[in-house]
Amino acid sequence: MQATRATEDYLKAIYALASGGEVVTTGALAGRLGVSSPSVSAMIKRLEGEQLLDRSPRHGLRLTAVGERAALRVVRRHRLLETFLVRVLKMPWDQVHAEAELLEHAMSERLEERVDAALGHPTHDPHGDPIPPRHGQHLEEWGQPLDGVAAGERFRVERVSDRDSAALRYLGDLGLVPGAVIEAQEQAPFGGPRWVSISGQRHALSAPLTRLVHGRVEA
Amino acid sequence: MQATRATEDYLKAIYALASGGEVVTTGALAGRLGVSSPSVSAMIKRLEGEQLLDRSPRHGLRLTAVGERAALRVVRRHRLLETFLVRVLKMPWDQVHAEAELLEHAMSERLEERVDAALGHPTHDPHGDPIPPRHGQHLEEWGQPLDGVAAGERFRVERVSDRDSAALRYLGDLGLVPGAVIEAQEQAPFGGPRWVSISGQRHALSAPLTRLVHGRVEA
DNA sequence: GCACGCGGTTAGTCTCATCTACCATTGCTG
DNA sequence: CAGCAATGGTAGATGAGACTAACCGCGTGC
Repeated sequence: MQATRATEDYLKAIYALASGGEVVTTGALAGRLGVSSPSVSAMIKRLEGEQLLDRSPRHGLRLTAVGERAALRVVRRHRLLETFLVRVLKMPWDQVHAEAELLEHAMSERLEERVDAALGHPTHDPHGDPIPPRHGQHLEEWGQPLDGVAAGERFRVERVSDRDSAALRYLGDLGLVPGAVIEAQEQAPFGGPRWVSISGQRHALSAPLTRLVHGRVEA
Repeated sequence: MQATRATEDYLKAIYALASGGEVVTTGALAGRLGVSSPSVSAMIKRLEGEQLLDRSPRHGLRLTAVGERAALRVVRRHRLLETFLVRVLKMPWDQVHAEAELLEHAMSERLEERVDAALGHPTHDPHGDPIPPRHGQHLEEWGQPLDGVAAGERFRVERVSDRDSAALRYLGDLGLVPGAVIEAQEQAPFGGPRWVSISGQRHALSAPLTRLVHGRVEA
């Protein structure tokens, strides 16, 4: 395979959609990647030809074992880079996603190893996303979304989606970061805000925001 | 201008040839970039159209002021990256050139700033190449090549060309690194080796090797 | 039961960056 | 001064990756 930037982006997007439990369709990919659906059609054909992807009648598109390995390689680099940019270069956590999107395609295996070693082989990136190991199994565990948690529960934040930089910055300022333990409070009716308490401070979160935060209810 | 990877590589190569004192010709560019001369012809036309390059009857190709700024931006990133990879990630100095070639095209301005700051605004990369400042004048000073130094002179190494990784590794092992002060010794006749003394050890260097080392004769 | 809408594909084109094959200048050389 | 090598440019093709416009196929609403 020619691991070009475009193919890497497609594989990563397919992996992300599939691991999010969504059915991977042409349209969903086009939306996520910001390209037209004919472009996606053409690329799908190429990836199928290279045995990275196959199409099952009712489940839509699925990565082959080889395709998934290729996708995980990119995901690994992306998350290592995010971790590195935050920990070593002190970049704000809402900026590193965009940087990593660029750098992940220009990272040699050697550099990947160096970065991994310099960070002490981290298992999670700054947003709580698990970093796939170089060899072996990887599990993309999302936990429970905050918007479904009952009022009164203590909730431990594990992952915060990094796709919306502005939201991420806001959540970071509130202290809604992986590891934080918050208290879920009442849900205002008719699409109103969700109230939460973060280290004693009450905050109101819109529905889209709460859907970015995943974790688990504490005992 | 669309600063694509290819245009950046061409601008960098043109700058490198010109600052090395060579006349920049289609063929020289083709050789350096490893592409055919028609490809160079086509790219030259594009760069001329974008006012990055012009052609003077007897001096060959020359960068315009805008073109030179663009080239220096890439050179700056390249050398910052090399410095970073050596100082922070402890990569061997003979490997960082190849890595930086890839990464320099994927580096945002923000990241460039961070890296520059993290390194304390370095002025030279690990091979002794001066790092162009973000604003202001830049001088590409090469000093004197080692192969022209008279026997008996003390010679301070300032730059070692990073284009040949294997040679670089060898020179590094010998201690021929920027800052080293060596003693030039006799030149064996008929293309034989050049003898030098590095911290008391005598070594024989082939002519191609000596041409990679630049510096100045000490008082 | 038929039209309509929607998702996906086919067809055709564009740009970028490369190639091979061929042609034109120029200038050195016998 | 004729001729040939070098050097560069033109023409045409290719492959990646994208686009728009037009064309299915199929399920749903009326």
